[in-house]
Amino acid sequence: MSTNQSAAPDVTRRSERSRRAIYEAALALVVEVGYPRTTIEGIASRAGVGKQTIYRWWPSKADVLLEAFLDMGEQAAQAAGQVPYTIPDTGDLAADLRLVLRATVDELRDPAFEAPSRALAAEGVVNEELGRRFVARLLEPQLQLYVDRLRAAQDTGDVRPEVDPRIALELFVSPLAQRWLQYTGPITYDYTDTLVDYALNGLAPR
Amino acid sequence: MSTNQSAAPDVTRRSERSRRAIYEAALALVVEVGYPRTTIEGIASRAGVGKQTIYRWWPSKADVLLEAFLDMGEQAAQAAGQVPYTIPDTGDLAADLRLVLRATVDELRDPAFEAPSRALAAEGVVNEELGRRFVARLLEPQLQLYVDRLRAAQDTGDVRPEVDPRIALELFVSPLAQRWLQYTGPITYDYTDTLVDYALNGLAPR
Amino acid sequence: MSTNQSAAPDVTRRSERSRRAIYEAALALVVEVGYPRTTIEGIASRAGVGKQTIYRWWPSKADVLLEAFLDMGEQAAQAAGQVPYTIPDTGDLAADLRLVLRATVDELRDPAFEAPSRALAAEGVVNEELGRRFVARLLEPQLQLYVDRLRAAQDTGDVRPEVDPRIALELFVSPLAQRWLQYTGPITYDYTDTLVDYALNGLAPR
Amino acid sequence: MSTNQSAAPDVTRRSERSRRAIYEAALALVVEVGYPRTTIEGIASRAGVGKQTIYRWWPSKADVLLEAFLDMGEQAAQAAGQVPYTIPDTGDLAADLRLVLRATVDELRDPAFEAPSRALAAEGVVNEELGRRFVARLLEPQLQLYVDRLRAAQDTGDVRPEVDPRIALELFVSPLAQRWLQYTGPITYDYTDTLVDYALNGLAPR
DNA sequence: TAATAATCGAGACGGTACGTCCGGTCTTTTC
DNA sequence: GAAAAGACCGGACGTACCGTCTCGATTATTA
Repeated sequence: MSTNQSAAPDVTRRSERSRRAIYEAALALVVEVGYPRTTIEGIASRAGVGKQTIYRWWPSKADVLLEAFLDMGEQAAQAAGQVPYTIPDTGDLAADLRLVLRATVDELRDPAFEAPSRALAAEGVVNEELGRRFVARLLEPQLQLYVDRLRAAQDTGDVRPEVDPRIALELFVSPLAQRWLQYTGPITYDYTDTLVDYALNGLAPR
Repeated sequence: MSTNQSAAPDVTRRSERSRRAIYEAALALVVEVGYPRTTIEGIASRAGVGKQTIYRWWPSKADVLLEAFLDMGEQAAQAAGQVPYTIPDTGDLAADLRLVLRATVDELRDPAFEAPSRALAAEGVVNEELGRRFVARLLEPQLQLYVDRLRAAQDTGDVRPEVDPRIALELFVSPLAQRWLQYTGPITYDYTDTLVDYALNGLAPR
Repeated sequence: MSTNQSAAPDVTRRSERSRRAIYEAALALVVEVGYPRTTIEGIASRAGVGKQTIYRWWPSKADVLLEAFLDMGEQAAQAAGQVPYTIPDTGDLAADLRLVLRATVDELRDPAFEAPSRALAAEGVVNEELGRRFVARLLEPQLQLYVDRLRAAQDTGDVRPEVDPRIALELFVSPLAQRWLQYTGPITYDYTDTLVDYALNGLAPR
Repeated sequence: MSTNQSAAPDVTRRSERSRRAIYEAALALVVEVGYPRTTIEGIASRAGVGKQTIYRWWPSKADVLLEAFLDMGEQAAQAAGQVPYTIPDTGDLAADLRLVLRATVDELRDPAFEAPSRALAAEGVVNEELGRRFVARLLEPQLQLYVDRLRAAQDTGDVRPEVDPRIALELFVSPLAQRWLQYTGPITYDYTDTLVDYALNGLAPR
């Protein structure tokens, strides 16, 4: 008699038009009014979509935003011609790291990026399950690039072989992350250059 | 967002009993049901207090919690006899840092501490004003202790004199912070010991 | 005072079940705890209904009660087989009027009728808009019956032809109304019989 | 230790200044914002008086207004030189009644009189205790004047001796009262003149 | 090509919490 | 000891969203 709400919906019939509209509405609202004032009803109304269409496909506001944000990244990547993303290896480790970190600094200042990623990070701090998903889908792939570059540096002898690259990368990345997340200090090229300087010394052979 | 503070209330007439009850209720609820399900109404009801008594003195749930958390810290400090808090200086910088970071690891695992500070951190990520207040009142005083200890280390020649201690401390502290905030990795004594090892190498004279 | 009626709700989708439950709850509460202590929240809770469902369809507590009361009248009328309501015409005007007024006396003493109609009358005294609606929907139809009967009496020569029946009826009805509304005197069959006696003399041909 | 709130306050120490200010504030507010939006806090604030000063001397908003209204009447009476109030007796009963009723029509239209007396009447409809007090203090004295005049008319043979004046007066007064209270019809000199005409016929000897 | 079935836009529904207002009590200080 | 001031607990106000639930109207297979 009644529709079984718990039965998984039929993905093949899903409206692509609605999905895109929801992504756009979610991202736009987070930028415009902030995450806490972004509501499911607001997203639905702005996307010209029924509320149920959101609840059918996502369990929460945060999940909508996470997918919207990932999609935005993929769109941007495709638009950019999308060389398989890596940290350059010019042979000069310090220079390579400085470059990547400077690029990250730029990204952290782009409002279209900042608003949703801050929202997701905040949600993740208090919601472990989502936090882990956020890390796995967004952060970890980025960090893996550092692991790769540092391993290459170990091969060339620029970094001590017994160093764990997964921990070592945090010396560069985490300070920047904390400054950004918690407003513990200004975020500048100078700052990230200094981080590379200090940290690399600790990793280099003695 | 904030209550109409028409004609600021008379602080001298404030009920100390209510203030304490509100702090306790807020902290208990955050631990028991989590921050998002902690409501002003819930705090008021648990504290046996009218809602207006909360709105009279605090502009938001986050502000209540911030003060409650600060108060908890002060209470704990007083109870502990309250040595003026510093990082020990045994002459062995690495050992001293390892000790403090291990203590921080312990603290991060105490639920009575973890729940409210996570909640405040999360709120701060998305609410810059509160974030800065959180840092100024809670984080920065802690970080200053590292600055002091590192400066002492510069005096004894254990750290290069041109190093900026405010940045250097982030090599130890931020990786731990990020792992905690974002679940990017396990938090253990081994891990913090390793951080001290890697980072100190970068700061030591060559 | 009234809810933001932005985009009037869709009447075809209205829940009949909720509407009935709200009527019953409103009437019951007015009888049980009195009008001033009858609250929208109380009605909603007793009816097992969200507050918004009340605010969506009625602008105020008084409007809920007015409709509930009208509905009660219609229900009662249907149950009673619903002879088209008129004042009897036995040829004896005095007897007919005495009968109707005695019936009104009975009605005014029925608590299920008294509580809500008193509440509505009181509200109407102080709120002209509602007062006029109360009169138009409830009182005026009753008064019209008197007009009809008095006109018939004019045809048979029992009442002077130049008398305005709309005013004449007030000689019978208003004294009773005022005694009821303002507790200015006891309400008995004797009293209404006396009214008919005094007033009819004034209307009869000299 | 604590002040006994239930002990009757010492009337000799009562502040006349506050009493007057409360009367004026209550009447002004009822005229300006209406009875339902007139609050004890509003009266206190406007009168420059503490809330407790009101609660000490009056049990409710309606009681404040009742006394304020009675006081207003007394003030007006004193100002008007105030011969002991009666209905004139020129020998022409109909003329005398027309005159008084026309004066009442004027009074009912004066906003300074209408707002508070409507408020009190409304409250009295739903609150029997106050209603009876309202009648005893305000209405009944007025009605007694009609009783007196009608008795005089019985002495001169203008009214049948077996007529009960307390009921007879309602033929003139109640229709006007109901029109005013319930907006059941326009209130004009013509109307009251007609009432006198119709009703007097019923009371006159046959 | 028509029947069938699921998604869709829309929005009413039972709820919960919001932030405000006011009722009536209590406490402090002033007169 | 009354009065001005106003904090306090309580509770209702009217609003905003939550997540669920119908309701036609598409829309896309399946018969």
